[in-house]
Amino acid sequence: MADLRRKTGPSRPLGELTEALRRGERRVTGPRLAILQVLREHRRPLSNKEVLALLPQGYCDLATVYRSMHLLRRLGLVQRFDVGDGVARHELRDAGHDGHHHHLVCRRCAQVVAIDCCLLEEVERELSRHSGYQALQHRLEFTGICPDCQQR
Amino acid sequence: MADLRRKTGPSRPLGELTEALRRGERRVTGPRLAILQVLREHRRPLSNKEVLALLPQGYCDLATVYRSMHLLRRLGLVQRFDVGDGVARHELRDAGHDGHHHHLVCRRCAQVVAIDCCLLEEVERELSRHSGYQALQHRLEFTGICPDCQQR
DNA sequence: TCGGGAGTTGCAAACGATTGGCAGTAGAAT
DNA sequence: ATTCTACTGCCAATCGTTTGCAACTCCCGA
Repeated sequence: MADLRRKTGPSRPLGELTEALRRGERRVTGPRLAILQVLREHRRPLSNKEVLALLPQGYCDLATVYRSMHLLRRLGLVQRFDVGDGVARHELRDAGHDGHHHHLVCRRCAQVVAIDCCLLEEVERELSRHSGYQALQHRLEFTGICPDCQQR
Repeated sequence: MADLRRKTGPSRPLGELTEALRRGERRVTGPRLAILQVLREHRRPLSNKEVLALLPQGYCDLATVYRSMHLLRRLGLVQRFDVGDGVARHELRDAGHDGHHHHLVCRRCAQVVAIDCCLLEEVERELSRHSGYQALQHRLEFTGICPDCQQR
């Protein structure tokens, strides 16, 4: 099996991100740029509250973070993840990569390891053939106890 | 690849379920029995609201369904599923089977197909070796458009 | 069969994440 | 600079889920 750990690719330049906004007939605003900047600096799944906390003090409203994240997802700039705790998280997609990947999350400290390769494309094809379902997608997240936490 | 579709196994007899309750030093009450009965009759992931609606009119409180479902999960009688819409669903586990399986859900009508075999045990072993994480678990759900919905 | 105490329940209020309304603000095209 | 809208802040509403508390009931022992 290939190495499962993921080498994080280059972050898209901000210009390319704002370009995507314009293409979608959306405006490039202060809050959106700031949120993109936070996502560029922290390449791991962030909740909207975390994003807000990482922005300059009182910079924008939580509702704006939610709305921006919806937009960024529609434009394909971020990917959403659910770990099952009822909180949605988002991560910036890599340039030149469809961004699809999975995570291994520590159940104690929430440390995250990204998993590069997706092993389920073949499975999806088979599943589609057997079930008749089309346009298959999947969500897959692993949890475990990370090395640090094992020693406590 | 083996047939991915799942042949639903025999449902545990109610007696075995109440036995599990007693073993856990928990009481066999009316609401709990009724909830188990609903889960036995509908072998697919049900939200707590759906369970409540399937109970006799005004039979018990939604809070009781939530509390019972927590208990049943702790006792290992039900498995929890997340499709990503922010609503937890539960399904009764089969007898003599650890109950671990996945689903293929239609994004339009929410029809569910259960997938019997789990293909990720080998992946988990490799992942554990590479990452150092232990006690790995995973959550995996597929979505797609079911044959009926494709024709509309 | 009859208490009695611990586990359960119903009800309502509390909670946390997310969404919606609305009036004021600010991109960006002209 | 003007103007048209998209966007934002503020706040209330919504939704799934949890919790506090008093009343209730299951179940064991007498």
